[in-house]
Amino acid sequence: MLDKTFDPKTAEPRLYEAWEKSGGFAPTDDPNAEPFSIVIPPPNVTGSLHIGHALNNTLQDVLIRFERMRGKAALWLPGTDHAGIATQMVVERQLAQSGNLSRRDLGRDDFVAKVWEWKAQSGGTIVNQLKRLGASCDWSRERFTLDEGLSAAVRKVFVQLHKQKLIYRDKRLVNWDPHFQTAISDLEVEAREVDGHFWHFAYPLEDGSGEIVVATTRPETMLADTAVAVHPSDERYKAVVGKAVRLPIVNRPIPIIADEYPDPGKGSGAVKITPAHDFNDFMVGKRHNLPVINIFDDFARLNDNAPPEYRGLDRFEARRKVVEAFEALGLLREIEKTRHTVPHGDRSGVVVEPYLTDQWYVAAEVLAKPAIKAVEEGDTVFVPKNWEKTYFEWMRNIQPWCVSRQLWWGHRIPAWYGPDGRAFVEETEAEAQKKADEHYGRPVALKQDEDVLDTWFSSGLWPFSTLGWPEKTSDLARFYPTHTLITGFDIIFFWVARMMMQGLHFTGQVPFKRVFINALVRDAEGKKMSKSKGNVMDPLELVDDYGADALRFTLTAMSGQARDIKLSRQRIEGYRNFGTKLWNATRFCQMNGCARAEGFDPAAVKAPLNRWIVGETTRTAQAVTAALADCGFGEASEHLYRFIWNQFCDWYVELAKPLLQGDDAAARAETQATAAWVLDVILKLLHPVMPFITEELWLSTADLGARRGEGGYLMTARWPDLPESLIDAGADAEVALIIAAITEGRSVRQGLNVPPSAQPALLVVETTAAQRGVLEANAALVQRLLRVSEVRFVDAVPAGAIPYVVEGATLALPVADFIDIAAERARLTKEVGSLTGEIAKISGKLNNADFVSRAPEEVVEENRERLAETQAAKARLEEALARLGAAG
RNA sequence: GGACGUGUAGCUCAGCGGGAGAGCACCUCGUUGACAUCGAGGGGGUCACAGGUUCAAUCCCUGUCACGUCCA
Repeated sequence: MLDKTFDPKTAEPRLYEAWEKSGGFAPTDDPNAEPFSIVIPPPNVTGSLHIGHALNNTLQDVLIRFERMRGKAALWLPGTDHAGIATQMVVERQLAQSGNLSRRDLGRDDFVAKVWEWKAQSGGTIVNQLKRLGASCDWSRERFTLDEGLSAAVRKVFVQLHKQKLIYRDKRLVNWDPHFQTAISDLEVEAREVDGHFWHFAYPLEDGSGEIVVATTRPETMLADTAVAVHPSDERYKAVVGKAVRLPIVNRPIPIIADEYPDPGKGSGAVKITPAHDFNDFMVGKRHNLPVINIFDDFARLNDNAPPEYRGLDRFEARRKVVEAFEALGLLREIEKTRHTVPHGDRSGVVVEPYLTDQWYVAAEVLAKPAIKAVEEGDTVFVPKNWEKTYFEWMRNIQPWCVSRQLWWGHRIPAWYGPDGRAFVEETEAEAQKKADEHYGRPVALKQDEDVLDTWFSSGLWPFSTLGWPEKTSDLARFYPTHTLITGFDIIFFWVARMMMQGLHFTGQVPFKRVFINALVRDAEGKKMSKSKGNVMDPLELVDDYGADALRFTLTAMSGQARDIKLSRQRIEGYRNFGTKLWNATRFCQMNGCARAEGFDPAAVKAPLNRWIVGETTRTAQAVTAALADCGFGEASEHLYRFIWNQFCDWYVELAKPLLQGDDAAARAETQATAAWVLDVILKLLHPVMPFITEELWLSTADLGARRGEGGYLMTARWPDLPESLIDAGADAEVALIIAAITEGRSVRQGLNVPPSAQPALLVVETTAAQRGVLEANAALVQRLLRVSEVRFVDAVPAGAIPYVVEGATLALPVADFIDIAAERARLTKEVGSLTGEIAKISGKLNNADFVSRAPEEVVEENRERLAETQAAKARLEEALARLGAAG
């Protein structure tokens, strides 16, 4: 006998271990099985599971469990990402906290060793957390982006792209993060709106004939100005173009140039030009061959190109000092408050500097072309489809991708430099040495590039590098392209786009056929959850409190397409209760001898109730299957919830009680067998979403009755495939009548405050012959559930009885003795009022000649029927009201 | 400034060209052995606003307002 409730705390670890031991997470060896593969979006190796991971991985697990049960060779390939900047940051912070040497003091090799130590220590955390969620990944295939195999793939890709001239070294302005002292890509820059100022500075003309006023939000950069620009059409400045101003503080003449860039309508119309420290100014400088003066070092402190008294100052100190100097010189014309966007490093949170450096770039604009085409032609589809627009938008405007990072944790760039700085890009140092020696005609010393690659460079290879590429492995042949990628829209650019580009370039095939973009879990204000905002919900705490199944069901149910999820504990609790409900329904069946019958055929059951539930089970199985096949996660859970709770528990179990506890042995046996069969189907259908509780129930009912065709675990049982022919419209109608008679009768009783203990008769007044038969046959049932003394067939509604209509049949409850006549009169009057309104509405339609002539025949007919029914119901209520008047 | 999305019951959301839905919350009643992590019943909404298309609009179109996200 089952306990009263499911205990996730003890059952979940036990079941997970059993699954893992069974080998069921690995794809079947059956060569005829259709492959279905998913690669996990690799979480940061040193990270821990947050609610977004919980959602993303729940959906992947739902899908993989579903397809596994459908008999496919289902592979969910797990792994982790080395997450360069994020991990290096964590370890550096740890070093600082424990009073160790800093990264630089430690040196590269020792520091990297420390990171590996940290990885060994905490790298298993997130994997174990995924297990607690129930994730059925094939752990035997687990990969890490810094694995030897994946690193080899990275080197191969880099070298090949270089040989194809799709990777090149270039000196240009990059986004420089002064906190980490590394370049970052455009995507890693976050524009934040902040309060700032416009400082209006006067630059005196060299010839003493006046001044030009320029405004800037970054006064310190004026030390590196090399021109002042005005628009060529700007009449105010026509005369001074070609002249020079004397740059204050620095005391250097710089030219006044004409360029399209300045907006004459903004401020004075004149703009200071600092090519080394502004992206727009850099372009202007290029057009006019202006000198590029860099005044910062890697930490964004002023270097020796600045006047002596500024050297070594932080950029913000320098800013204050420059403003003070202008004030002292009498050249500060105005300070204007402003709100403007300032680029910040997404990891460091500090203001990013445009900074002139040598970096490696990928010609993304070339790789993007096939990636755009593949989505245009439907080789890869986005679900929901709207996200294609986001993808296209970015891909069509893609910029060269800066892939070098001045970090230590990551894939070191496979480039070696000769004595004259010439780069030899090869997969191994030996190969580079060989090429270098050949080139120089003598043995030379090479020095490897100090930089590592952007983390996304290696994760862009994930769908094929994890399957063994560049080796031609059987996994690669079988599981690539992968089928579905499930991820968040926040990394469409970072990751999805890069996988598309690199996958197509190196394998000639799309990396996945379908991309499902899951919602973002947000807080109440619609903000992303983040640690710094302190608005996170810890999924593991939720698992502790409600069990993994409850959290999974909640996330699945709420994952409507293209939506934000606002998570609440109440909701999770509700789905925990749902699990308990199923648990107890199973317990009830167990207590009532429900057991699988040998050779049970759902098509052969006789009792209408059983035929009905077999049909409903079929409908549900079909709906859930269709939904899951289409990533309709919310829809699938909705069908499951309604069927299990509102049909199976609320009605089937209740209606089956007389059969299960009655004297008709044949009917009892059939009902026991049917219930057992339905439960088995329910467990299967619900398993992908709630794997633990369903598996526990599956195992604990394994010995009830005939053995299941499929032995072992529910996880690897066969998904139900039920034919339409199991649906019996006649049985549906019968059960619908019984349910309606009871529901409406209850409504009448309670609406009139008839005490629960009162047991009037149920009078059946007017029915079809078939309905009469149904009510006769199920009299005992109706007595029990409606709490009436008997079901009696009469010719007319007697005085003092309250009639009600279901499915066109008139029933009545003689409850005058129990009720408040005035309250009943009020109730009936209100009801008549609402019916009158409805009648007016419908007849309005039907009296409209256009409606009758133009609307489809069925719609018109439907309205006619509704009108007739509503009028009949109203007539009956008015009759009852009249009788009430007579009685009162 | 551009793109995308959202405005439906107190809250969270589903629905979608022809009778306004669910869960939670709320109110009333109820422990007949599956379940109080429960059961029964009930109240509650000019489906953001304004136009348009249509026999018919919460649903389609246009505009307005509000909010959100992303990209400049």
